[in-house]
Amino acid sequence: MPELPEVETVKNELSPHVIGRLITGVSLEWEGMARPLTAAELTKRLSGRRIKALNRRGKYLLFGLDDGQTLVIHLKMTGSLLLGEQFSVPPQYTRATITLDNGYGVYFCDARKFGRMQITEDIKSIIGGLGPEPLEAGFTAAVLGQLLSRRKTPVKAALLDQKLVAGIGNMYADESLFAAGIHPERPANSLSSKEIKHLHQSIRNVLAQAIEAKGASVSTYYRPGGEKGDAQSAFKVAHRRGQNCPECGQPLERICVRGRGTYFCPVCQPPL
DNA sequence: CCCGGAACCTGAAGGC
DNA sequence: TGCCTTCAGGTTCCGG
Repeated sequence: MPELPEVETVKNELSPHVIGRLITGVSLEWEGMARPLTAAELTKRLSGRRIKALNRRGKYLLFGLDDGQTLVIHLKMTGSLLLGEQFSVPPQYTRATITLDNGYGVYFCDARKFGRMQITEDIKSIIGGLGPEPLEAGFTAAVLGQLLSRRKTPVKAALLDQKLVAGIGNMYADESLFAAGIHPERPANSLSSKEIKHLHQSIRNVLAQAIEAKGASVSTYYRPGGEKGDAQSAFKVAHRRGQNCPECGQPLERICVRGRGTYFCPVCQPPL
């Protein structure tokens, strides 16, 4: 599942191959990829443009183009961007292909068809509502505390809300809460200032370590070169169904929070 | 504003 | 072996 560390890795590893390159062709193998635009409209607006910059905001990839437009890509659950020789056979589940003037193609592969490509002149209309970047200096424990204090929803549901903090998904929410010793169903506004500080530090540590490991390949996530990431090998609770807590040995539990599978240790993360 | 549930999608995994 | 059901989750939309 691409979350902040995975999208950051894609950005880092794609950048040297796409920045400064001319888009020589665009094809959509699945029409819905461009929604709400049509494939024809998206293709027309992308063709002949030069890529000036590649940035990440939350889980969005932002390709800055030479005419002021931005190509926005969201990988959602099962999407990946693979870099390959332009005339090779497209990888399985290729839904869109962008060809470049250096002989490479960027293949947007996505089994589930949740991923989207959009083009806009008004980037704020897409990312304007996102909360702070958790690894930037502005994301302090005080800011996190302020954001959580207004919510009584389970703290895990709050962490998954992109308007609160941008980039955290199901895996890293579970890992951060475990590292901080906080039960995922604790009301967000019930955390003590000590717990908020611990959670703040845990979020930053968990995300930074996952970026070091080039993201987590738990299902269909691949890096642009086709390699897997290794962040999942450091997971202590996420996706570890039926296993024991690596800290205390207690069997991990799985519950549903806001419709999301949630793993935690009932001993290390006691309920209120 | 806040909250929770459904919808979008289809491959993978498990049951019989 | 194969059919059928269930599960997975990022985001948006909708109703309360």
